[in-house]
Amino acid sequence: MRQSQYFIPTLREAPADAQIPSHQLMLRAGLVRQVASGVFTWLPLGYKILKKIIEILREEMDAIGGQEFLMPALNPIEIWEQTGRVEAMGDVMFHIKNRDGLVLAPTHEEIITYHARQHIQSYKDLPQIWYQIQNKFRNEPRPKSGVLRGRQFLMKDAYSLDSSWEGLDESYRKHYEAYKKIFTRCGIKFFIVGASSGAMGGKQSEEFMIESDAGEDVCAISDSGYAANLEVATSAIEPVGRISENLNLEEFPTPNAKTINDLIEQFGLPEDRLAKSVVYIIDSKPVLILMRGNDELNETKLQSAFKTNTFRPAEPEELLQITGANTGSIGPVNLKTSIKIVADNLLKDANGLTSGANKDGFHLKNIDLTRDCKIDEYLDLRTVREGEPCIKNGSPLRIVKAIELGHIFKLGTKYSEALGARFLDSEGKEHPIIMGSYGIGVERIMASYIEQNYDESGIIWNKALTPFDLHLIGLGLSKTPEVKKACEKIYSDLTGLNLEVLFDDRDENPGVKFNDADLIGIPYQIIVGKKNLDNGKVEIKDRKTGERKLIDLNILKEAVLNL
RNA sequence: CGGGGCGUAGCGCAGCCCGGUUAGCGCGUCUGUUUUGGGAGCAGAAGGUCGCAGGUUCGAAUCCCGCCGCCCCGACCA
Repeated sequence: MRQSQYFIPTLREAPADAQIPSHQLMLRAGLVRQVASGVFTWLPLGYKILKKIIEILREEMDAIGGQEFLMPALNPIEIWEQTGRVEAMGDVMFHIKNRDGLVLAPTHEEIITYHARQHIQSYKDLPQIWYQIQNKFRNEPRPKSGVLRGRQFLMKDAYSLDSSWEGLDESYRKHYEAYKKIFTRCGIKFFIVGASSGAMGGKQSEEFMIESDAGEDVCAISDSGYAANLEVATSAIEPVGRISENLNLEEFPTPNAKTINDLIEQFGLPEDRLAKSVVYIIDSKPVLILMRGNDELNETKLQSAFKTNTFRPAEPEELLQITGANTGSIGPVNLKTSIKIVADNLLKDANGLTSGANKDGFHLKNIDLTRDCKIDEYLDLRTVREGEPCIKNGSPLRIVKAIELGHIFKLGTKYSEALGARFLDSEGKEHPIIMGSYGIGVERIMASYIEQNYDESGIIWNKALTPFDLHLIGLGLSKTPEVKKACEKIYSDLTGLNLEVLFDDRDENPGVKFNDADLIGIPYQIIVGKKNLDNGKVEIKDRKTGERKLIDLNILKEAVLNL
């Protein structure tokens, strides 16, 4: 490809709207242009890279027996109503204004299940792995970070159909392995975390992440290999336990202490003998939740423990009514009304605790949870903190931001039951198909790769994703016919070896060419200039290391093949 | 949706507070010329409904009102 004819609008400066490195570089290198918030055009060079990623996805999906579909973005709303997801998706789903009954699909469980219902009848038809690489539409409230969160984006979504739970385990495992291969082949440093399956339903889910400040998820990871989304992460931190001296309950005035920190500072109390009480209204019923000291309640954990997503913190008036006190003086003992009390596991059967007295301006000390109140249940409710020992081998946890590249789910029968996708087993009995769903954000792979592989000059592609194998750079072409002639020969020789070569044949200054080449980031640059050519040599520059080698023209082919 | 910021030439910005020539600057673009191993020099040129719509005023990029768009933080994120 001759660069003088190829549309690569590079930019000297990063547009002010782009904040993160990958977004800036994708704009500067001429890979994408933004059309609206969260909506992008892929320019030829960017699309070429995207197609390389898509090919890797195809190969690995095909390798586990996947069959590629192409499903429509326009979906009948009816089918979404049957699974209850019109409501569940809410504003995230785009609705068509001038054609009743159509929506833009944010994902494709419904359509997959629709086809399964049509044509899967027997256990003999199973298992199946169906996938596609297709544009998704989601009305994100706040698109951000370039292609990392868009309103229209490419997703590789796959769905497994099985006749048994063991079959689902196997399909899930195949995807897990395929995903590892995909990200490894793309050259991405990733980790896998256990995740919350949330409102998606199902019993198991894992996310494929890369560590990045540009990410929106937060994970706890340690050197032991432990990694979990903060929503579900746990640690091996010691429970508070019991102290031997079990004194009587004692009320004491704390007029200026509203927070746990106030108590620590004003009364010199140890944090792990303090119990913070919060009241939530869960499924319309008040529940007092006891946490150790400053531990943060994890709402995702609360959601799974109570198996509901209708909960909220109690309002101030409700607090007073329920407990008899305002924020800062609430505790498990002497509650005004009798309500359910749950406590975090760390507080299991603890004594010697201090908590609110349910009387404004007073706290109680020497609380014994086994003696002074009734804890209905101990649950894992806390959010782990930086530095806590990991449950695998005790090494300290790090809390990092992460970009979610892929997510795999064991769905179960939620969609097959809702849509009536059933099969007959070997005894002629009818069952709902057991499903899994597996997604990868295709553009996120590119942005994540760039986040991990750039320097001050630009992007650094690897062999798997690079848009061209080689960047041939001719210097002073219009003034030095011998350089031009040599470049033309090299171009045709290398192209003849089935290599993809981007030939910078533009009449530009060397500096412009070098800077563009470094910005675009093709792994190897072949630089042809008069001085070296007079000695029968050309230069090969390694983009990543910056290393330059002078190569005899007559062994250039071999040298290139050995790169 | 809450908070903050921004919208002036293809890109990056100044001007706005304190209204008043022909709205500037750098980069890029075009023409000519010189240059050709790290964004080169000289000379010339083109390019703007100052986001949109109302209002105040003799006069609005500038002041007021409404709307739209974009970015960031938060909420949200099957």
